[in-house]
Amino acid sequence: MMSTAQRKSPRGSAPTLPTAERHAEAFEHIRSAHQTETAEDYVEMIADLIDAHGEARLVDIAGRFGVSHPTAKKIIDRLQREGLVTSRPYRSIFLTDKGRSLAEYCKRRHQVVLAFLKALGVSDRNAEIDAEGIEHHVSKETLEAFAAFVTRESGSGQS
Amino acid sequence: MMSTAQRKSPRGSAPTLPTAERHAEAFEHIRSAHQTETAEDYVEMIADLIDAHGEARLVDIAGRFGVSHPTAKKIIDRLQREGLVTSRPYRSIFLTDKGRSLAEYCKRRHQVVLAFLKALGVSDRNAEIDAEGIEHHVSKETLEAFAAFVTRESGSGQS
DNA sequence: TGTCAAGTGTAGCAACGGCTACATTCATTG
DNA sequence: CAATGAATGTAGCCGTTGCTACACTTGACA
Ligand SMILES: [Mn+2]
Ligand SMILES: [Mn+2]
Ligand SMILES: [Mn+2]
Ligand SMILES: [Mn+2]
Repeated sequence: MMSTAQRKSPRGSAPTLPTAERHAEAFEHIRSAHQTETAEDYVEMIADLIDAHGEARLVDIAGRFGVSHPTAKKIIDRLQREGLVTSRPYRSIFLTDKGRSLAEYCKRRHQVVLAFLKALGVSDRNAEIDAEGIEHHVSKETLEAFAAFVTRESGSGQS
Repeated sequence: MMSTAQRKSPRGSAPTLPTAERHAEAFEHIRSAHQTETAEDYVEMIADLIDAHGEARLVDIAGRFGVSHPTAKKIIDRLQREGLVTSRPYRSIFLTDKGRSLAEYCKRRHQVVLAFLKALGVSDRNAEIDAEGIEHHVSKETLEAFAAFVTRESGSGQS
């Protein structure tokens, strides 16, 4: 109860505008997105691996992300603590129901963002790279706008 | 020199597809973006503050980001190590030439992304929040596609 | 059936970005 | 000019995500 009130600023520092709160809100979103995006990418990747060859091994997960296996291990351990995956020593990794449904949501979102960038005219290569980052910073409203654009373009589009 | 070659997989683990490298490349981009995005947001914010009231004080920077002042301090120290800002004890923070030019680039990029989301029909509030995250994950090609879309829409647009 | 390399586990290090608690400096103002 | 509170500095904690080095399991196959 002093953040919105104008500080008297005995020092030179300018009064804290409401600007500050508006900005701070956006950065809170960013920080929260960063906390969840690793989990999102991992469950999506695990689902892909299970889809592709029936199981998700630690070494393959690490390989896909381009990190060392201890790094992947620590993240898998955290996902297990959070109830997204199960894993037993020296066995492959499985998704819980919660993990699977998160993976499905992320996969759809990923595909919308990717299709959107391609529909905008971005090359496949850059679209793939950018989608991997953008997907985690897209609100429901923006995602719907992306989806609508894809539909519109491919509906009235070329060919 | 064994990553692209098909592993013989003495265990059950499936062969490492070229898929792995394609994906790993995208995630390398993400990790590198994460390393630079804090610096980008901070120099942009410092430039804004100097623009708005002539100087950038630590307390105002922390307030805009919604973090504690020791957190902001550590980041400012890192930016100084990296040659993006200068700061002396109990004084306000200044940008180096390098910092200023990074700030200008980031500001332009931020504005393009924001204008793009608004042009797509996203509400101001969500556009501001999403732009703050998306800006760091946009390739040159995608940024140009965004800019072209804004021009196109506002050229043939409503009003 | 044993061997042995691949896969997995674990220990320990670092940087980053959060925080709280407390010490210090500085400038307004009484 | 002294007091006082705001601003800044510092110490130390945490969790996350990187890494290397080394130990242990496992399963394919000789
Ligand atoms: Mn991603
Ligand atoms: Mn993804
Ligand atoms: Mn940003
Ligand atoms: Mn920005």
